[in-house]
Amino acid sequence: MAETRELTKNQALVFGVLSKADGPLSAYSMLDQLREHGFRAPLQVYRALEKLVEFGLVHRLESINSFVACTHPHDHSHGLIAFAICETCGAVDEFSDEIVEQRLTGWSRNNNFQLAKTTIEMRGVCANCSSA
Amino acid sequence: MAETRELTKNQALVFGVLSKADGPLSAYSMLDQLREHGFRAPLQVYRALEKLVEFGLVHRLESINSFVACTHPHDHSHGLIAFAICETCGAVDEFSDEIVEQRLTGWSRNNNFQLAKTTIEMRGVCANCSSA
DNA sequence: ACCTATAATGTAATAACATAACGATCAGGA
DNA sequence: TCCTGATCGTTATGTTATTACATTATAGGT
Ligand SMILES: [Zn+2]
Ligand SMILES: [Zn+2]
Ligand SMILES: [Zn+2]
Ligand SMILES: [Zn+2]
Repeated sequence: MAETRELTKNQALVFGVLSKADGPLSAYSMLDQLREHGFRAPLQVYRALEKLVEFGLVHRLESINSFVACTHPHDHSHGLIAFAICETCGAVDEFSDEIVEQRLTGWSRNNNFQLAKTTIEMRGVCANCSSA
Repeated sequence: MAETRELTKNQALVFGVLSKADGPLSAYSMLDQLREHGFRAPLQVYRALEKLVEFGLVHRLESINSFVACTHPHDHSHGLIAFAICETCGAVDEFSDEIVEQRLTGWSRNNNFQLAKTTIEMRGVCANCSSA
């Protein structure tokens, strides 16, 4: 389906920065990169990010207060996603696991917990970094 | 084996506030509660929290920048823990799931990812709040 | 074209969360 | 006692995120 969406100027600028980056970025580092394009205030970044996250183009990494471009750009319909974040180089690996999702939704059902959003973030050292 | 540990004065004060609370607290709200006991600066809270987390008595909830007393006070040896956080009342339910842990450690092994720490946080509405 | 409603933007100020740096103090072991 | 490592107090600063309010662009209906 991969419905193409028209991004606004600010959204496109923020998404561009995030897409060119080789890892997650903080909102303020994006702001710094975008000052030459006229950005003046954090809100310009945060507002764009809010929409991009809503569109599924960007993910927020709660454990490191940063944002990363989705690595599955042609399938924005993903359900539960897990992230593996390298603490050495910053690389982020994004994956889904059906079993994990089943276990967590199962727990929620059993406990009458109305699940809205799940965060799974693993931190460690990636293959590249640990082989070096 | 629940080894008893001697907490310092500041650690005991912070742990006391967190234990009496019925949900997670931010470091700054703990600071406010502890001003009458002589606390003056955020670091006094953050330093105590750092140790309490290390001891396994307190958990940090990354997705809401808060801290919560462990609900399994007699077993600080837990491996992977998942949290269900009610966005209405703030209640936190802490649980472990062996299968989820196996899937995530399995992924890490398959991808040569040296896993150091995993965060699993579910946000939604708890049974109490959704029945009310 | 005109009106209107919604979404997006600009800007300043502030709130909320967290750490750096430095020196003082305390506790236990050689 | 002397040394060492952990804890503590304090100030300042760094980092992340939101509130508030005014303005401008966009899309539809008449
Ligand atoms: Zn994605
Ligand atoms: Zn790496
Ligand atoms: Zn626990
Ligand atoms: Zn609740």
